Amino acid sequence: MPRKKKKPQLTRQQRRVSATRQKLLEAARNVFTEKGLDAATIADITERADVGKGTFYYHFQDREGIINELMRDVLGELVAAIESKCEQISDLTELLDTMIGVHIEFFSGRWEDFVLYFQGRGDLHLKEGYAGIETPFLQYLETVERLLDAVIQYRLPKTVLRRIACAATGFVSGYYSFAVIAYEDEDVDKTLASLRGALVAGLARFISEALPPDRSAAGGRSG
Amino acid sequence: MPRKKKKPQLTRQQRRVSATRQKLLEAARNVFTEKGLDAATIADITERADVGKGTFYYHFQDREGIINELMRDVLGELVAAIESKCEQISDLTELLDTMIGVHIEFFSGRWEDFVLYFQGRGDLHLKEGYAGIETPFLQYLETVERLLDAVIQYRLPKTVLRRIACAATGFVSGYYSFAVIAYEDEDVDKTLASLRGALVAGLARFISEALPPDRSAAGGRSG
DNA sequence: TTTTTATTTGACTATTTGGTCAATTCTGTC
DNA sequence: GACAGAATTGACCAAATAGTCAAATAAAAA
Repeated sequence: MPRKKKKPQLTRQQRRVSATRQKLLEAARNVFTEKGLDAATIADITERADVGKGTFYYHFQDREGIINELMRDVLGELVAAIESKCEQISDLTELLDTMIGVHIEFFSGRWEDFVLYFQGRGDLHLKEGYAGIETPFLQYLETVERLLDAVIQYRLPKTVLRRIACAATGFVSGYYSFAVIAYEDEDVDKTLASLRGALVAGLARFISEALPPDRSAAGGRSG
Repeated sequence: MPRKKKKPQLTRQQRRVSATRQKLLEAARNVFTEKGLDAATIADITERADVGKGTFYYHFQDREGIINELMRDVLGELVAAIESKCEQISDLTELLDTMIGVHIEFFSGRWEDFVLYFQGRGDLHLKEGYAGIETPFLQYLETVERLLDAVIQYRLPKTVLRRIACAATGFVSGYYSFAVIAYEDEDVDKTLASLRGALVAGLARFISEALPPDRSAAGGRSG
């Protein structure tokens, strides 16, 4: 059995640094989820992490620094999850369905990450928001677009692909964000999953109509 | 011709107070849109409104007070717009389509209100967010549910209605919020409108499948 | 006009916060 | 063990902020 890649090479000090850093990131994740990106203070984070205040500034430039890192982490994981589950799929409907499913699974047991993701999206609207958040979000969109493009035989215009990516990802986060306050304790994931088909069917139809009509394989069932 | 209801009865002082209040609300709307609900300071608001700082506290309890009022205003207007356009509709598909259309029209020329709406939704997730925001959002959802319920002949369970309300409203805000950063200058409204049909078709199918199968008019086509 | 009441003001206070840094502790090396 | 460098600490400072209030101003009433 092969050993884990780098653990043995790390010195104790490196492990300690890494642990401190993780404690800070985890604490920040909690605090940001409770109070919001802006309202949470650095002291909140260091207290939650049980480290001195100066330690924060040893590891991160400032609040923006840790926010950017958290966003990159979450979106990076999400992108990886999407890729790993969708890379093999060749059917459009299945791909759309799986993409939405990945989102549901991903955020299912990770409420904090969803709040982070949602706050990040909200921050993108602000004139004076946090810089450095935009890039990972665009990469995330582009991943979705790339996978869609690979499955659709005829090259759709970039703008159409982006529409579909926005629709699919926006649907999940928009629905999720509302459902969570609207359903008290009920299992939101199952509820969302049952609606998944509605959007997938609609999107698949939309896409097939966007294809050149003479070659469209499935879909158009009007009149 | 009947006179306007209350204008003539207002004293000059009342008008002045009202004007100051409006200046503050409008300034707050701008500042919140630029910096976010938390990052904006009271001084930002009073300076933008060009009034003394104390004036703010004469009119509002604190930041939460003005935020609650802004949210109530925006959502109240949105609910009114939905009701006025949808009250007469008796066809499900048309109702769904119109509801989404109302959202698009409503937020079309009102970027600030959309950001407010989106931030409000985000704040609902926080443990230590602003109290008093939840109520208007739930009323908004209930309006959508009531209209849906009136159009569907068979009484759907409350939870199903809520799912559909979450899906429709979540779709719009989720899509909008992403599209706006993803498309540079392009007309997002038209783009969203073109996708409207996809969700409407999907939702209509979803609903018809949720109906008792023996009476369902359209939809069920599984083997 | 004079008096009374409502509204506005911005200087002021008390608190909070981001950020710094000299001192301290911990690690690895010689 | 002794030394050097890395990591940690929390007291400390300067800036920013929420919220107050006595005084000023405007409006209504007498």
